[in-house]
Amino acid sequence: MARGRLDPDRNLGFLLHDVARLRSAAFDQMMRPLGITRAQWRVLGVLYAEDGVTQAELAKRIDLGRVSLGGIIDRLEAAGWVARQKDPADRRANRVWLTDKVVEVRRRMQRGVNVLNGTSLAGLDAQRIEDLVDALLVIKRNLIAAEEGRKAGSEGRK
Amino acid sequence: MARGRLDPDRNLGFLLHDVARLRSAAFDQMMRPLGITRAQWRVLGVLYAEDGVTQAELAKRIDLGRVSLGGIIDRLEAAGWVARQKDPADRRANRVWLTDKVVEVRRRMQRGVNVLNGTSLAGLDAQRIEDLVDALLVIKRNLIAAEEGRKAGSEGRK
DNA sequence: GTTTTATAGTACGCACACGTACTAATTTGA
DNA sequence: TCAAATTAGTACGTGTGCGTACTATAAAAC
Repeated sequence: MARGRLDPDRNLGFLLHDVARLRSAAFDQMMRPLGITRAQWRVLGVLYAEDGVTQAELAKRIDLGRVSLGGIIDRLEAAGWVARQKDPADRRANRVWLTDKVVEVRRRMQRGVNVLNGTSLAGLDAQRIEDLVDALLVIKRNLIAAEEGRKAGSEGRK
Repeated sequence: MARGRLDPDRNLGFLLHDVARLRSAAFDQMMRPLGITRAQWRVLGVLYAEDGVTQAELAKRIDLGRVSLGGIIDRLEAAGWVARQKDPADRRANRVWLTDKVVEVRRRMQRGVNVLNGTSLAGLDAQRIEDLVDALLVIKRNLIAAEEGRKAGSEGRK
């Protein structure tokens, strides 16, 4: 039982990163014909639900830094998937809109994602997947709480 | 039930990457006083078990590309944690050795990792963690199998 | 014994994510 | 009202990981 900690193959931290990295590579390779990456797909996913959102709002929804998000938008814009538009009411803000081009390929992208999910989740039934999601959500919330604790701490110290 | 797919917060792909990213950031921040990163820690972990290994062997154990690994070794070497040594029997190969400096701080590093794990796994009992690890292992193996399928496919086509 | 193939490692460029530091604009508050 | 604090976004440097292309060496095939 103590073996769980010692066996590097069962080390949760390593495992988490391996799975994320392998999945990312598989995604990017599958989507290469479309020229879209995992991170870009994630941003598009939020915009499908609602576009015309500011970058700050987008960053908050994805729980990503403003700088990282800005870079992704740069590339999405360069590829013609989205467009930035200055908000006239708040001249600091950019609002991000989907282009027509992206609507056309949405279905093709989603199909690729479904194939990837099917491949990677082979051998896991629906209940185990739900349990996995639940456990990851707990960890995610713990980490976000810890992150905010660190932020508050460093601000208090300044 | 179909909601699992639609609710972006429960999307397994996104979740996996969020957790990996957040954990990585937390790790790097916690280890900043020691100046070691998550990826570097992973390499050191393998070397603690056995050093004097070639880079290719190391890459295989971590399931990482040779190029990525080479970069990590560059930084570990620059910081004085490891040293490269040419293998006299195979002059293509580098063997990687831990330095004395790294032995001293191993305990301190491990303590930081334990704190991080405690924080991020709060609220999950041992059984749920085991189940999580099992599920992730299944996914990892699926992804590695798919990756090898792609490699074999592209080689066959050349 | 030489040619072919495979392997070890590096060089280079790209995408992504971080932190810090900055500018510009808005909001707060004294 | 006007200075201080906050917010939106960018610039820059670093670390990580990928793919492709290259050199040097070793192993296999003929």
